[in-house]
Amino acid sequence: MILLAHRFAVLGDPVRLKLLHALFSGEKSVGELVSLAGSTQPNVSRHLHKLMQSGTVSRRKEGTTVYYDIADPTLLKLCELVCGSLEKQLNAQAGTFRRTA
Amino acid sequence: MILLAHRFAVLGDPVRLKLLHALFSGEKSVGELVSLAGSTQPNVSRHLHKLMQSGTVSRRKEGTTVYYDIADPTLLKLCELVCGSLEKQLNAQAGTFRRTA
DNA sequence: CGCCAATATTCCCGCTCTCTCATATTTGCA
DNA sequence: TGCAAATATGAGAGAGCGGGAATATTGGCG
Repeated sequence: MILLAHRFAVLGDPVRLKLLHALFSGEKSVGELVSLAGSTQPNVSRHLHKLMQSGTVSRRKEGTTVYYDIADPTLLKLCELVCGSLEKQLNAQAGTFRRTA
Repeated sequence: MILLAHRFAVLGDPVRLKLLHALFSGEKSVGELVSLAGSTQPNVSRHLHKLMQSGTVSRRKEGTTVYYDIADPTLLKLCELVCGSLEKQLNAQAGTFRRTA
């Protein structure tokens, strides 16, 4: 249970989700990810480390640059599932507003 | 993106996962959940509140007792997906041990 | 009305997480 | 060998989260 919780917790950070979102279109270097995530380099590096040790992401070194990529094939499905659920929920809320107003 | 992160973060707590796991077998009162989760009543109440305001769980009041139930139909699929991924990962690690040792 | 059971809330403390700044490490190259 | 670029790591401050103890709230019942 703790393992599962940790797994979800890793995904429960906006910066890490931004990084993963960027990686959905293919592997990227740390520098590219820094730009795409709009954060600082040490910060991105730390988050990538967490994603690594949770097995979410893979690491490939080429010269001085390091490339990260999605390692967990279920990640995309996972995010889509939650996003779909979120949409339904927001639509339902909108409907409530319409009914109430 | 922040919404999605919050969604995952809510699932990133062992006590909340225990509560949700207990609810997978049907709606339960707070008292039952306190026993099943092995936590204190205020603590369970707090976590249930968080699950409520994230739309994960629904609330039904009957007299003085309150019954909670799963509200998000994708939750079970979600957990199964992550658990499956976890299993694969653990098996891969076991394989590594065998190879290394 | 007063009491009791079930649930929710408040206050407070300790811990963990995140971020920033500075610095270390690694690698390629002149 | 020495420098520069890319990435990783360490230390410290600040915020947020989870938990325990006490208390408030709600609803049923005599």
